[in-house]
Amino acid sequence: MLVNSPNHSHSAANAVFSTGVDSDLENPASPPNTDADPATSHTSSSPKSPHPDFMSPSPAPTDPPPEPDPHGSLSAPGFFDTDAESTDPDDGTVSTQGTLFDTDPPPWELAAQEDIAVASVVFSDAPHGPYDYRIPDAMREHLQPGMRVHVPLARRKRPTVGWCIETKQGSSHNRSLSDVAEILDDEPLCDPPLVRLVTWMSHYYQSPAGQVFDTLIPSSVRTNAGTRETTYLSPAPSTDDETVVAALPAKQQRVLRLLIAAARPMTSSQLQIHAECTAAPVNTLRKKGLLRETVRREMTSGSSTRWQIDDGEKNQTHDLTEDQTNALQKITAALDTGKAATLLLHGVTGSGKTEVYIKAIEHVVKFGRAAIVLVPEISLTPQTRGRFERRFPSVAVLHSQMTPAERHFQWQRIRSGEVQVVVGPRSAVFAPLPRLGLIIIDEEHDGSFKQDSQPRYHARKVAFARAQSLGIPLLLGSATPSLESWHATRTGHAEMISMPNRVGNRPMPDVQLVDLRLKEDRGRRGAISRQLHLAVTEVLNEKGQVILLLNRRGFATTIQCPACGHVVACPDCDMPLTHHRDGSKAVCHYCDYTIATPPWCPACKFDGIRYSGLGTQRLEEEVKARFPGARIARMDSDTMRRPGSHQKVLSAFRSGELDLLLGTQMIAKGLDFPNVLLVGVINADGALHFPDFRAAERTFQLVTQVAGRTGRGNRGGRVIVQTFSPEHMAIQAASRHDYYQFAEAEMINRAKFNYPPLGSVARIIIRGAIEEVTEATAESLVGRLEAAKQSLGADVRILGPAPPPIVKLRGKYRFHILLQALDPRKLGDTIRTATKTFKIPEKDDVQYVIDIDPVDML
DNA sequence: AGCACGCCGACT
DNA sequence: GTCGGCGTGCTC
Repeated sequence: MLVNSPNHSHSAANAVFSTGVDSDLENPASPPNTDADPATSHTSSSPKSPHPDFMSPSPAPTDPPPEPDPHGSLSAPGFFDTDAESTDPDDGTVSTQGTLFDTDPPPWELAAQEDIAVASVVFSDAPHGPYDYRIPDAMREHLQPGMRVHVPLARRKRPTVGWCIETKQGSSHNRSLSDVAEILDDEPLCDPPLVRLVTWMSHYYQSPAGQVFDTLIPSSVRTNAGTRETTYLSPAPSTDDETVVAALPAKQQRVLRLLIAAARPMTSSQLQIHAECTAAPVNTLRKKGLLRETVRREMTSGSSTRWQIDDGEKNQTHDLTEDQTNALQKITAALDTGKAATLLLHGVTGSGKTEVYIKAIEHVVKFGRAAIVLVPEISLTPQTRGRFERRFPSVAVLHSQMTPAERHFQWQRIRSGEVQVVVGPRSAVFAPLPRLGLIIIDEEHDGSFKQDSQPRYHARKVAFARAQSLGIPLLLGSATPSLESWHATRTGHAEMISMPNRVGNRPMPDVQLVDLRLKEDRGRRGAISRQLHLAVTEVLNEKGQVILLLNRRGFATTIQCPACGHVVACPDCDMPLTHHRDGSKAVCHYCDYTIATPPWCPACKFDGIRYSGLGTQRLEEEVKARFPGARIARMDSDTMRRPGSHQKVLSAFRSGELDLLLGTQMIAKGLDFPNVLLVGVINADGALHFPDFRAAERTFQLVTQVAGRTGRGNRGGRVIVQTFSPEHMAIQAASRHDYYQFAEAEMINRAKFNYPPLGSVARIIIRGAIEEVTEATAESLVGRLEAAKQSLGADVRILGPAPPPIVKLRGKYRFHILLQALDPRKLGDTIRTATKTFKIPEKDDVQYVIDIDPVDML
């Protein structure tokens, strides 16, 4: 069991903005970690370079300030040159400076080769490398990190595509290196800071660097989507000689003279049109060598990305509120220092954060720099994008419905430096802006910033890395900041900026809690209490609109007493136990603690304890039955499958064609409808007693965010929250719109078990077709982890294997292992060591994935 | 991922 | 005595 030992509490100050600078300095023996490639898909980058935690934030105020890094290195000061680079026995022993590029030297001289150019190359598919290749002389000037190359690999017949991550002088391999066969890119697809970001991500997320490259660079860019090679013709130098031209047949002469007169390169077809001829004379001229051919790659569909700007809002520059002015002043101050900084803009719903973002970007643009704005996936609405497009002449909006050609086009625009603002979801954090000056993350607490496929990165953390490396500010905005960000402000790693008031000083909506434990309405057995029913009826009569929030669907059925609200929880993890399918057991999804299902409530002895929440399927029917006249729409991931349906329902709601909107979390975010007079939360407990240490945080966010959907017009608004746990601190705090109360209280809970942000968590998911084999594999991996922990002397808590909330997915049985540590690097090292040589026989058909800083425990 | 090497059963 | 099973290991 992990204990919060005093000498670690400091180094653990910040888990998400992972630190560990100090603890690593305390422990110089911490191995440089020459990670090779385990058979599974987990590699890290270079076996030669240790990976100190590049992401170390500026130390806490008590620490000396970091050296500003003019080169934008991701490295924390003092990390390089310690115990790195000493693994190579040839280093420094022989220094033969002879140049032997022309001929292959005899094998016995290879060890002395110090002066050949070498490229370190990684691959998207296994084996992931990195492997070293000799760079032939002819390529020496050209090849740069961030370019793709063709190299021979293993005994493959065809050359393999790889990414060059580093070019360096001679490696002292004891055998001869293969040559780089070909360079595939004219320009690097990643500039050096982005290559460093790849290296860091690969290490931190334990994902092969080649796969990280594939994530950074859209496939449309890699395949040159929407472009075509066009051959341009211009007169060859020999045509300067008039006699040569005069000697040609008439048609050819006319074509050539026309081309000379035009004084610009033309394609064959252009030339044919101008000269009013067929391809024949042109081709003959080409054959005779009288035309110079230049091949250029051009966009074919390119600039068709003009969108009609919706005139819903005028280009009104509102006067800033006092809150906004203060916030902006702090942000511009940070921008003006020219240093990295993290700012947390905590602004209540409706406080006008977007206007602050825009003003901050204007400041950045004034100095010829550009900004990235990350927004949650679903909130990239035409309204959002319109706001930016109206205020800046050159905006690139990245969204999921873009065609590959468009995506490629936008990427090129961004890289060319013409774009001032990039607005997009998670992946926009990689936008290749050459002069990036600011990164903004709106709704920074949102779960969609975490990618749930490899590499399982969190855009907030990656943004932090990028900002640190470039020495630019990172601005996080939210009405309900993640505890990670909030904690960062408490430990001096981020600056808190508050906007406690709504624009126009509108009051926050009144939140009323309805205690479902009272046997009230028991006879009806409905999901909607009398209070909520009355409120809906009233609002509908007033021609107001209603939003009803359903809780997430029940993957896990927790055990809650309907009489007293008590939830049966694990003594070791504080997680609600989950009622097992076969009905007899209650299980902890973190550590596999199991008890027999209690027949009555352990707290109040009530014997009607039940195992599931309210049926959500029937809710729509119930609502329809209760409010027959109302025009109702339902929004959840089931009804919103088709792209655009989301938008359709929302605009119908906006225009007043709908009275009542029923939905899951997706309706909680970002909607701004002035006529919404009532928001009802059907059952807050579904989120609250979810087996996840972030359940309380999610509930607070959900209730606060959904409450913010009302009271936006002049008619005020109210919120009704139904719950079996009305006294729970998350619900209490949300009902009072008191973020600070929530954060302080929740930190105490997290501290009990060193959950983030006080410590780090990683999760390993093991899935396989046969339950027993899968579990056995998980067990043996735990054994490896325990051994690694021992050998590293790492203070890591290893839990499981346990069944995750989703036990079976796509026909595969699942188990997961949870790891916790105060020092994120100890966690990473333990997993790396354990998995390095961990191989699963192919016949077992078991795979595993590593999830660093998981946000979902499903 | 492929593709080789390597050590044990049914065949010309 | 060989041909071939796929278990194990390597790819710069």
